[in-house]
Order: sequence, then structure tokens, then C-alpha cells
Amino acid sequence: MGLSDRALVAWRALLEVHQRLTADMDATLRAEHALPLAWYDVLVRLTDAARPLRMHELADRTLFSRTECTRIVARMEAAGLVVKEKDPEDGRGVYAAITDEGRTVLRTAARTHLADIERSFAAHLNDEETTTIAAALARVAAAAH
Amino acid sequence: MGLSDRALVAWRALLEVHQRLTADMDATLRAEHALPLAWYDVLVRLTDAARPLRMHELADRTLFSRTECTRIVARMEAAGLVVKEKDPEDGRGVYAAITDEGRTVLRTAARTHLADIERSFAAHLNDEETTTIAAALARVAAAAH
DNA sequence: CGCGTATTGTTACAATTGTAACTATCATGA
DNA sequence: TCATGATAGTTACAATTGTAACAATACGCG
Repeated sequence: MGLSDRALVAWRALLEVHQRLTADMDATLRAEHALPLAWYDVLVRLTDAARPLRMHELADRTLFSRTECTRIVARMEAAGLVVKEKDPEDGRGVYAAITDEGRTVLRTAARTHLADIERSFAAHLNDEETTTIAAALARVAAAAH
Repeated sequence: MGLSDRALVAWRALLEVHQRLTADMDATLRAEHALPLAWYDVLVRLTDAARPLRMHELADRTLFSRTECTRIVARMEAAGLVVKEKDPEDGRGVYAAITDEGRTVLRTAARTHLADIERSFAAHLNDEETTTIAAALARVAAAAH
């Protein structure tokens, strides 16, 4: 059961796509909204959750470690996009909550970023390819836990 | 011409697959061969080229900047995996050449790494999915230049 | 030729990151 | 209750990285 050449091509293409597109998207978000892609992701997760999230929940839902979450949230708080709140029921716990400004920034930045994803990624795929990639990569990701 | 939900799912799955798999593969190569994934990639490119490569060629063929190539090659030279050679025809130019030890390390590490790609990635895809992903992502990557 | 410009690769410095400790709090069970 | 261990989040320190400037060489046009 060796690794096929085609599978290796697929893997290398994935690496290249990731590298180039995330670099471009991060640069665009920073240039147009002073918003690193990592911050955008945090805002999306907090909005999706529709409630403040504990730091470890945020770490689980993003691709960041707890240490990274501590640092990202600290900087985002300094920028006014989120606030930290102590959990009244667990003295160790800290919540990160999106602010009104965070919501405003996300709403604006999302237009840019979703357009980026469309232009750089989705526009080059037909419906069948999109469906296949979504299903197949979700399976790979699920197996990686 | 909005971004479809499925395309967004595909993009997020790609991000997650990349993050989890590269982290795992890098850890495995370091643990078993004391070889960072970045070094592995350099060795592969030099072997594929079948000749020494100028630093800027190496940067073009990998996903690293010139500055990163300078640093990676310096460390790999200290580890004995490559050597740097001045270009006799261009006083500015420097070649990176793989050493015998580099070839030996690559041959050994490749077994580990290709098995990793098979187990973590390829094993979860059928032939049709693999073909689709390879073709589609290659197209996306090509458009990103 | 000779001057200005472009390219190559490196490096200084600041900023960022990873790793491993560390503090504080909670949960469990004798 | 109180010892023991687990969990949450943070932080110190070292290592890594990005950015912009740098030296050296090549190129191109008058």
C-alpha cells in the first residue's frame, strides 16, 4: 500500500495553496483593516458561538494553543475588539467576549476576506470539485484528532 | 457571485488539515530523524533538481523566502547535510549542494515521511478524490502566482 | 567606458513564538 | 477537613522569525 504519485501531488498542492493564500489574505486584512488573520479567526469563532468563550474553548475552536490565545486575546483587548471577563463560577476561568467594535470590525473585514476566499480559492473550483474537497478534507481533518 | 457555504467549508477544512498534519509530520521527523520538515523539503528540492541550486532558485522551488533560505542552509551546512559553494561566474551567487550525508539522511527520513503522508492524508481519500484534489488545488496554486 | 540601477545574498534589530515552568483554583477521596 | 492531583491561564526565557537596511556584484544605457 504505497503512496501514489497523485496523492503526493495532491499533498504538495495543498501545502502550496495554504502557504500562498494565507500569506496573501493575511497581508490584505492587515493592509485594509489592520486586522491579522488570526484576529479575524478569533472574532469569527466568538460570533459563531454567540456567547463569550473560555480561553480553552477558544483554543479548541481555533487552530491556536492556549498560550497563543492568551497573547492574541491580550492584544485584541488592547485594540478594543474583545474584553476579558472573569468567570464568576470558576476562579481560574477567563472569558473572552467580543465588543461592539469587534463586531463592527468583523462585519467590515468579512466582506474583504470572504471576497478573497472567493477570488483566490473558490472561483477556481467547480461545484463538484468544491463538494469533493469539502467532504474529503473534512474526513482527513476528523481523522487527525 | 457570492461565496458558497460549501466553498467556505472546503477552505476551512484545508486550513485545519494543513495545520494538524504539518505539525504532526514535523514532530515525527524531528523525533525520529532530528530533521525539521523545512530541512526535509530542502533536501527533496536539491535531489529533484539533481544539481546544486542557487539560493534564489531554492527560494523559488520551496515555500521559503530568501532570508529563510539563508538561515536554513546555514544550519543545514552546520549539520553536514549541504555545503555552500560560490558561483564562479557570478560573484554574488551562492550554490547550495546536497552532501552524501544529506542524501543518506533524506533516504532514511523519506520512508518515515512518505508513510506519514500515506497514513494521515492519502489513506482517507479514494482514487477519484485524490485525482480531483490534485488537479483542482494545482489550478488554485497556479493562479496564485 | 562610467554612472545609475537592479539583483544577490546576508545581517541587525525588533518583534514574535515555543517550551517549560509557575500561580491559582478546583475536584476527589481518605 | 485536608492532602493529592488535575486543570486554567499566564509568563520567563530562549529561540525563531520578519522587516528593512546593507555590502557586493552585475547590468544597461548614455
